[in-house]
This record gives sequence, structure tokens and C-alpha cells, in this order.
Amino acid sequence: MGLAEDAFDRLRRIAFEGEHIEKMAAIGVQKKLSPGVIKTLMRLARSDGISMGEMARSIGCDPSYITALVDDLDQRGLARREPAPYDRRVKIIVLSDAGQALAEEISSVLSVPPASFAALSRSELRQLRDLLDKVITADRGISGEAVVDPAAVQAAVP
Amino acid sequence: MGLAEDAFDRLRRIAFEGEHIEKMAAIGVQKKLSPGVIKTLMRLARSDGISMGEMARSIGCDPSYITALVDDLDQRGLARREPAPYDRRVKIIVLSDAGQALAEEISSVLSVPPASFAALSRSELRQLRDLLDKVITADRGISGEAVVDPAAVQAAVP
DNA sequence: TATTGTTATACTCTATAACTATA
DNA sequence: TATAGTTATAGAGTATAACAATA
Repeated sequence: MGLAEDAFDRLRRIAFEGEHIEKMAAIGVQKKLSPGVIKTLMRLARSDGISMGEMARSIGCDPSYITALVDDLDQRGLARREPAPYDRRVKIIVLSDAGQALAEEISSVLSVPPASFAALSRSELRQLRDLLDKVITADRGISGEAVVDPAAVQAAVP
Repeated sequence: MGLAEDAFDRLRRIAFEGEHIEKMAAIGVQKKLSPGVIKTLMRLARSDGISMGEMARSIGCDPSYITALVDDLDQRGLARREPAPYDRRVKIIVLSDAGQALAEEISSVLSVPPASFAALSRSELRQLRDLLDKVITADRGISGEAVVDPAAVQAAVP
């Protein structure tokens, strides 16, 4: 195994085996949110007020499923549909205050680093961040738009 | 956002948005493997010859589903059941040659680092690996056995 | 005519509960 | 009596196809 493989292997282990995954699980179970609902909520947290169709493309599922997902969100009082001013066929999904709060709660849980990050000093953390940034920056030039089968994505989580 | 959050954020982006996820998708779709089958295969790639019950605990699903999964694997000629010598109730799942080849193919796809890792020099890769190792080592002391709801795990993949 | 979202429906994935064989 | 795996069944999650409204 080469150096890059080694480094990437470590990275994957931290990302996929971390405690944040368990915390996510806890929230999902506790609030009885389906995976689809959580994905939708997280997408809205990133930018609220996108159309049904945009959401379908964004989380990689069929538009008809977005209908079910937003129905669910609506019944829970977490989001509502609003007509798009520019096209009466289009509906915009908008988070309610409660939805916004929940979305923030979920995404903040995901962004808390594992406690084991405390093993690194400030300068080591800076080094780590900068190295990873370099990878991300390099990636921008390489990859284009990605269309991924969601079923395979979940399978890829060991 | 603190330094640790920053670093962790970069790490998650690389792990979850990388091209390896797409390649996994391609294999899954092409070979018509369900997420459960892929998980099982990858678990066996890590250590072949575990019992049905161990597999259930390992990939976090109900034992009855392992029956279905191994039936599937068996019909495809990828794995078979063998009686455990120490207890006639127990069945050991063993990969066939074809299964072993496929499992290796899948896990090798997952372990190929994104092309963007080429942006780092050898010494930077070494630094990165060592920093991540430090985190992983620290984690061993902290975390115990984890029981995770698989549905939530998939939801955590953005 | 093409596109957005919805409905009705069906299929896939996974769990629960009851069962059989062995310990 | 308890445990490993299986069976039958039910439920959740998601897609497909046909449809209505609007463009």
C-alpha cells in the first residue's frame, strides 16, 4: 500500500467510524426521522428555499419521493410549500422556525469532531486542516458534476 | 468554528464527496448487488469465515436478514455456508474464489484515494497519515463498542 | 408540446415474531 | 432452558408510470 492509500485509509476510518455517526443515529431514532427526511433537512440547512425538483436532483432521488418527504416534513410542522413567483408549476420548500432549529441541531452534531481530535495540538490541527484543504482545492479542478446512486452510497459506508 | 471543527469538516468532505463513492455506485449497479450484499462482502473481505450471528452484529442488522443475504450470495456462487466444527447450530460464511475476487475488487475500489491526493508531496502525505494516525490511536482509548442504527448511518451520508 | 409536481401502485430492503434444531 | 439460524410476514423506503396544471 502506498502512502496516499495509507493516508486515505486513515481518513476513511475516522469519517465512517466516528462517534458523530452514532449521535446522528440517536437523533434520527429519537425524533423518528427517516433517512430521507434527514437528508432533506440537511440540504435545506445548506440553503433554504429550493424547489421540489432541485431537491430531487440534489439528494439523488425520484421527484415523486420528494412529494412524500415534504408531506412528512409539512405534517411535522418543519417545512411548508410556497408557490414560486416566477412559475406557477414550481413549489419552493421553506423551513419553518422549528425546521430550521432541527436542521441546525442535526448539522451541528455532524460537524462536531470526534473527541480524539483533542490529541492534536493547535499547530497540528492547523497542519491537518491545511493539508486537507490542499487536497480539496486540487479536487475542484478534477471532478465535474456527479450523479450517484444513493443505494450504492449507503453500501459504501462500512 | 474552531480549528478542530475546520479540520474535521475538510475530512468529511473528502470522505463523503469523493469519486470512490461513485465508483462503488458503478460496481453496485453493474453487478446488481444490494447494499446489504456489498456490506457483507466487504466484511468478509476483512476476515473471511465468520458465523451468521457475528455477521449480523458486525454489519448491524437482524439475524434473519443475514439468512436472506447469504442465500443471495450463495445463489450467485459468491459464498457458501459451512457447519461450525465446535457447535452444530452455528454456520460459518465462507467466500468462494469468485466471492473473494469480487470482495477484493470492491474494497480496492474503495481504498483508492481521490486523484487529488496527488497534490500532496511524499512528505506531506506522510505528515497527513501520521496526524490521522494520532487521532485514531487516541480514539481507541475513548470509544467502546458501538451499536448504530444503519438507517441513521445512511442518512448521515450527505 | 414540454415541464413541475402529484397520485396510485409496486418493488426492494429490512425487521419482528414464531419456529426448529442443537446445546 | 437458552442460543443459532430459518421461515413467514409485515412495514418502511423508494421508484415507475400515468396524470393534472402550467408553461
